Amino acid sequence: MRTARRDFRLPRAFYLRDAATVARDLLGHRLVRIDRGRRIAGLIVETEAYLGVEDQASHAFGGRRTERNEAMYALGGAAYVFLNYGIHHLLNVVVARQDDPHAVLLRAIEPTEGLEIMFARRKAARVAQDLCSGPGKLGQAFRISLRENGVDLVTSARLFVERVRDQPLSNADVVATSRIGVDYAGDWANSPLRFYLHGHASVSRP
DNA sequence: CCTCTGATCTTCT
DNA sequence: GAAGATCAGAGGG
Repeated sequence: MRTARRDFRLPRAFYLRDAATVARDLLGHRLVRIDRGRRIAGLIVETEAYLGVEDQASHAFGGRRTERNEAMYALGGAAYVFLNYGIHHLLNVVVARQDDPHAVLLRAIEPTEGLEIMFARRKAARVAQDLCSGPGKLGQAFRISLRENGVDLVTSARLFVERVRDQPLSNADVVATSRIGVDYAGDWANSPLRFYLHGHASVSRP
């Protein structure tokens, strides 16, 4: 006999916390994308927290509010997708209350479902760990585009996060470091706001 | 192993 | 006009 097992989507309350807590807590849970009726999924293994208007590395620093970053001001649980370097679509999970622009960048995923679709999409990938080991790569593998910008992960049928574990991660499983590519951000460049699962093959820069 | 660079679009100066 | 929450390919050691 097998235990009846259901996959529960992370609820609204999960996202209504501070960005560093959510960034750490998202590790090990499953990002799911339904695209053209096909399911693509993987475990979140690397994240970065961006802490609203005070954080010099954040797109919302100083209260900046433009057409591009408008989704950062949505209620926690929304997706914030932006085009980086004119080429890559980066996926963030918005957290905290509405009009408080905190977010968590998803930087790497361990693919678990739909690998053949990802390989077809990511020509340069030779092995599974090449598919989503970076924020631009996972955007490509999961076919994230600006159409997903503002989508609510709590209610959407095509993009959401499923609960995988019930217990908190132990400190030994999580590494916290400074964020990648934010050297311009003064003291914020050194804050330990990047989190990844210790020793995981799909992490972008262990 | 490493460093360098092109690609390409939004925002701010 | 410049820089950016990046990636891949080329070239050198």
